[in-house]
Amino acid sequence: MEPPKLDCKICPVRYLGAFQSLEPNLLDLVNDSRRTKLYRKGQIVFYEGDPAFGLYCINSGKVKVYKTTAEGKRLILRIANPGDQLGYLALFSDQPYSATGEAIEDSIICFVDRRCIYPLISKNRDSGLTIIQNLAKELIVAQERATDIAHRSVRERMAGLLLLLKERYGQEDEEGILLDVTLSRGELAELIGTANETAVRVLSDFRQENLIKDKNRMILLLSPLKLSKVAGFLD
Amino acid sequence: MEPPKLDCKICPVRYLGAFQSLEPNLLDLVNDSRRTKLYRKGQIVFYEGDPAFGLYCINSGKVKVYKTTAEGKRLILRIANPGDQLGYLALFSDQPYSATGEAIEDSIICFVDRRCIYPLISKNRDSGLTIIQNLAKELIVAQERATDIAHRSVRERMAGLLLLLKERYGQEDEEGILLDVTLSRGELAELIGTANETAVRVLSDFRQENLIKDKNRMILLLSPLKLSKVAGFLD
DNA sequence: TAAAAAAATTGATTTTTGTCAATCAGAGCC
DNA sequence: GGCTCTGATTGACAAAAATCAATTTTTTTA
Repeated sequence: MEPPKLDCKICPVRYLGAFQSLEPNLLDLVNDSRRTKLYRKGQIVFYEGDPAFGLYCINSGKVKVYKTTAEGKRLILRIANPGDQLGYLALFSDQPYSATGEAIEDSIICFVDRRCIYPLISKNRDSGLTIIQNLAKELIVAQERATDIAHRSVRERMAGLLLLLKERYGQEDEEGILLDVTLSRGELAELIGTANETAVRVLSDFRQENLIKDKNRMILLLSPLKLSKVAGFLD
Repeated sequence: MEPPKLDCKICPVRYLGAFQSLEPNLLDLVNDSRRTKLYRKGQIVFYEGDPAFGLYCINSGKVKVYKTTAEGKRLILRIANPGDQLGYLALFSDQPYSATGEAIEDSIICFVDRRCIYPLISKNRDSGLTIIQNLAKELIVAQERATDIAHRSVRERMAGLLLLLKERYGQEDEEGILLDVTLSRGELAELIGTANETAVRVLSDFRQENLIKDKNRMILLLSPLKLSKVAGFLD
């Protein structure tokens, strides 16, 4: 299938990401060297270890970014949404991709060559400071996450994950709050760094305790408050 | 005890850190607003959750930076050495300190007010790019660490830690490579995110397998190669 | 629609790690 | 030198999580 024709200048997701404050002429530069591609669910956008030639920008769909151990176990580092960029750590650090990007839905993704990105960073004082601020925040989150994985139980982490997903994907529903993402049990497991079966068991527990409920292929939170307690956020 | 008089311009550790490329007049600015203090081993430099008023720069000594969970368990995020800065994530992200800094040796540490730091970042294009690159690298390391903690055994992580310490503190010795740092067992445990006793047990195993040996209060690596295998770096 | 494939679930078991308690060893102090 | 205190060590046990296997459910494909 042919990917649709896109134009950065009128791209609705642009205002969500790093390109929002670009001057028109710089934006043209990005737009001209851009390649758009449709990735089917399950397709790999970039592989951990591969050299990085540019930046990806998600127009529609979702991409999971994960690291893989020697034994094939994964930790999902983030779920990237429309407007999000992918691969910037590799560009900034001048190293190969440190993780793999894989579409978890059919996704339309633009690729921008690195040679086109560098000028944007250095020409724009604001963007430099914004990038620093964003990286610092990401780093704080990553360190928090390492601490959680080291010292909190799977049960706590799963409760925390559901509440985190609520922030981004939560939608009011007559019975509670619906998480409007379809993630497999395996993906939920990989988001908290545990085994598939362990994640399933914890979710079964939550279901039995009336904390959650399945709805379509999604999870409905019946009591975010109780989940907060399980996660150890309250007391 | 009175801290010694220091001067950034002739500070030997300056060339190790972020201030190395500052123009003289900017350096004067830093120097003038600087406060130097001696921290005894065990003293806290800054607390997780406290508002951040500036940047710390280590002149001598060592500081461990760690996060603490609700139950009091810790994960040491890094060991900062002379020339290293502390507290920059809080400044960059404009948030309170996300971790605690504690001297693990008697340390002389300078404090520079935040108002004095901001101009340095924005006035200096190079420093901005360098900061971005360093943050990106730190982030990659942090994500790798989370993955390790999630999916590798304590034994593997401890072997990996010893090899990591070797990079920074390793010294040739007739019997092998001496790690020239004194870290308690508890600190080694907190560096890999496990319990004190578990760390002790793994180290006892390593000792029995002739992989390491105690020397003074330090660890001597008898066979880094075998340790690499244990860590899963080779096969 | 039926068959095949993939994902989810559950049970049984093993492995790993954490916790609690007791003892031991070394460093600093009087 | 003996004493005290902290940190290290070890043992016994409990808890958490991973693994392996089997079954069920759901989704995709032919």
